[in-house]
Parts: sequence; C-alpha cells; structure tokens
Amino acid sequence: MSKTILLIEDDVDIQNLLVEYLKNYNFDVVVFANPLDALKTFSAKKETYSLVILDLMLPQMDGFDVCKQLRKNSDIPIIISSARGEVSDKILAFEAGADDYLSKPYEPRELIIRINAIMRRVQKNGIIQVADLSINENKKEVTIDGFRVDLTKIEFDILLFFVQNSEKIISRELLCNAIEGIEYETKGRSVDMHISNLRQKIGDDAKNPKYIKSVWGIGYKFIGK
Amino acid sequence: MSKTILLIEDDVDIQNLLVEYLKNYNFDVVVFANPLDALKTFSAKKETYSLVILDLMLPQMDGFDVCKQLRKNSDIPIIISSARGEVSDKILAFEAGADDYLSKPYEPRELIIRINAIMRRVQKNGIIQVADLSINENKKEVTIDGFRVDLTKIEFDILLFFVQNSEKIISRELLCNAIEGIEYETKGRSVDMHISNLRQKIGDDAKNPKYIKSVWGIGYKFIGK
DNA sequence: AGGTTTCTTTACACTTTCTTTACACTTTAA
DNA sequence: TTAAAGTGTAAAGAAAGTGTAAAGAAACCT
Repeated sequence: MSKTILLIEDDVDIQNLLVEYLKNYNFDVVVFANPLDALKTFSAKKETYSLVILDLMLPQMDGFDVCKQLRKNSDIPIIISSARGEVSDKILAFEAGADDYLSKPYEPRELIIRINAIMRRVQKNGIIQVADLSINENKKEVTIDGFRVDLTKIEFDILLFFVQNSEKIISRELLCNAIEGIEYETKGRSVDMHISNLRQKIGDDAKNPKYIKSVWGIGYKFIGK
Repeated sequence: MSKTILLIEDDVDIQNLLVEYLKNYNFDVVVFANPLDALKTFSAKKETYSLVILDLMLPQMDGFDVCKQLRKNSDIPIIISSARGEVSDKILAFEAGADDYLSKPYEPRELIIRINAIMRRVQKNGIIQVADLSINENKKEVTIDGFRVDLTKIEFDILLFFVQNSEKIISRELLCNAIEGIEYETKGRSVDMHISNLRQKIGDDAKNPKYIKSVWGIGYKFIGK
C-alpha cells in the first residue's frame, strides 16, 4: 500500500526531482504548482493523502496561508520547504501548523528522513504512539501500556507538544508560548509544577527520566526513543 | 583556515583544472585517480577532509559504490560530478547518499557555488564539525570521535564561540562579552576556570593543546586543524 | 452558593554550576 | 637572575536552577 504525497511546488525542476526521488521510496506524488487548485483537490479528497510538502514561495497565495488552510481542515502532516532560511519563517511555519521545516537547498535524502520520522510519529486517526505512550489527539486521551492516564488540559498539551518536538530542547519560555492557558514568568515555577505533575502521572522520574529529561539552565527535552 | 577537498577523478585535465581553480578559493585539494586508494586514505584520515568531489566514471569501481562506501563511514558532503546527465543517474546518486550532482561539462564557477551552498547548509543544520569535534547547536550536544561529552551551558557557549572564531586570538574580555552568563572582571579568574574545565572535558592539555591554545598576556585561540 | 478541580505561588531541600581563593608553576623583562 | 605578572587548577564557597509538597487562588461546575 503506497502512500500518496501532495506536493505543492511551482519550480518544475524541483517537482521532477522530488517526484522521481519519492517514487523510489514507493510514494505516489500528486503535484500542484497552483496552491488554489491544490487546496480544492485536497478538501475534496483529503483521505487520499498521507502528507503534504509545501513550498513557501508560491504564485497567487502566501505559503503560510496555504498551510493554515490545510491545517484548518485536517491534521495531515505538513512539511514546509522554503528557499528562505530565516528563523522567523521557521517560527511562522510552525505557528501556521507545519510539522517540519526544510531550508532549500536540501538533499532529497534529508527529506526522506524527515518524512519517515513524521510517518513514524503520526498514525492515522490522530493517535500518536511514542514508546509505550499512546496519545489520542481528538479524544485528548493518553494511555500508557494500554492503561488510561488522566491528564489536565495543560498537562495534555504539554505532553503533546513534547512528543511533537521530540529530541528538541524546549525552553520554559518556548513551552509557555506554545501552550494556551499558561503564562511565562521568569521567576515563576508553574511550568515546573506542571512538568512535575505530568511526570508523576506518566510514571516518570526526574532523576532518571524515561520521557521528559531536564536540560539544566535551559528547559526540558522529550526523549522519544 | 583552509578546508581540504578530496577529489576522486581520473581525467588528468579535469584534475588540474579543478585543483588550480579551487586553490584560488583557498581550498586544499587532495587528488586520487584510483577510488580504492581514495577510500583507503579517507577512512584513515577522514577528519582531514571537508568535502568530497567524486567522478562517476572511474576505473576499477563503480562511482555509486564509492559514494555509498564513503557515506557508510561519514556524513561528509559529497558532490557527484558525472559525464552522464541522465535523470536516473541523478536519482541513483542521491540514493547513494550524495549531497549534490553536477553534469559535465560544467563551469568551475558552478562547482564553487555548489560547494559554498553545501558548506553553508552543513552549518545551517546546526552541526559544526571541526577536527574530531562535532557540535550540535540545536541539541547543545558535543561529541568527540562519536562519544558524547557533557558540557555546561557556559562551557558549550565558549566552545561554540571558539570554533566560530577558529584561529583568532580571543581575549578574556572579548570572550566574556560574547557569552551570556559570565561577567568580565580584570582580576577574576572565572574565565580561566571555565577554560580549564572545558579543556579537561574535551581531553585537552593546556601545555600541549590540541584545541585551545593559551596566548600569553592576551587570551586564548582555538586551533581548528 | 458550596464543592471540586485545576492552576499558581510559596517554601525548602537538594543539585548543579559558577566564582573565588590559594598556591604552584611559567613567562617576561629589567 | 630575580621580581613581577600571567597562567593552571584543586578545593572551598556562593549563587543559581530544579523538584516537589503544601497552601492559596482561580476557574468550573451543577
């Protein structure tokens, strides 16, 4: 069963290169140069696609808006491919709901690695499996080894954010900005308390963490192994 | 600080052309016509090289296999230079782990552009390789010969600053100004202690330094080669 | 309203990191 | 050659960051 990727990209050379390359990895690729057509097709047949690769520099429409539009209708993984490597673009991309961001030029090898990483993370129906955790995004439910764990909204959002940013170092500030209902204050400890409570509920140990590792002087890091 | 390129190419004219041209851009070039010799040298002294330019049409061995072999041992950037411009070759090249692909004949200028693009990308991905050190800026992780070294935030920042300012003499004051969380005081010794601890952790010896050399009366200097 | 749940603050023990001190050693320059 | 200045680093002290229990505040029910 081969997966279908929706490629939104107007550079013909890149189109060809990626289509050829992705074929070798057994992906079907449907290409649109025009984002409006792409959105139309997607909303009509969204279940067809497993992943979107979206170029930021497009005719007719801003790439970020395309991303938001896609995200409004679906939880499909979106990889942004951009010629501009600005940090601010990266942040905007993630804010627009992208799952990953690649600066052009990149090797196709890099793209495949990212695709596989995302596919591994995302299972159909919005259930993310990492280690022995299973996170149901729609139901806001977490099970660990099959047993349900009751989390508060903030705890759930924190865990989800960590899982989606596995292996990355997350500062307290970044975490607060990413999560609704929690405000960052330099000297406040409420983030720490949420982490502490979360750890307790998922059976993690701060000193010998299985999931959430503290990064001294910076923040935390989810180890997704 | 000049980088060394490993050129694997059997056409003597092209060899000479590239060596001359790359010299103008301050690259050292080591040339092999025989891929087996090249592989042998590379696996013995891989830290010497910053990039490989690999011809596909070689005696004794298939270029794709050479590429795979290189990739097996290292993440070094590889540019394929091929007389055949087939799309399928391009794909095979990327599959073999190449980072870029140039169809002969090409302008040397084109090659320089690609080299610079790759060099920039290697940095953009946040991993800087110097000697046997590998510094991951995002993960704030340092490995030395593949082994992880645990540094504190300040130690990490100092090392990063040194690497980014390789070969330059860095005064204590300059260093403190560049790094957050450390204050300069003329008679204070805390910088020296950080350097001392850092040296210890990365296995350096003040008296016979491999990485951080003391410059008497001024400060320090990172030796990147 | 009262009771429940969730979030934040406070407090303190503990850990890790940073700075200072102290002394031996090295380099410089008169 | 010798005093002054600079450097290396062990060890102790100071400061900053973290974990979490417990109490207080806010939000959320019926």
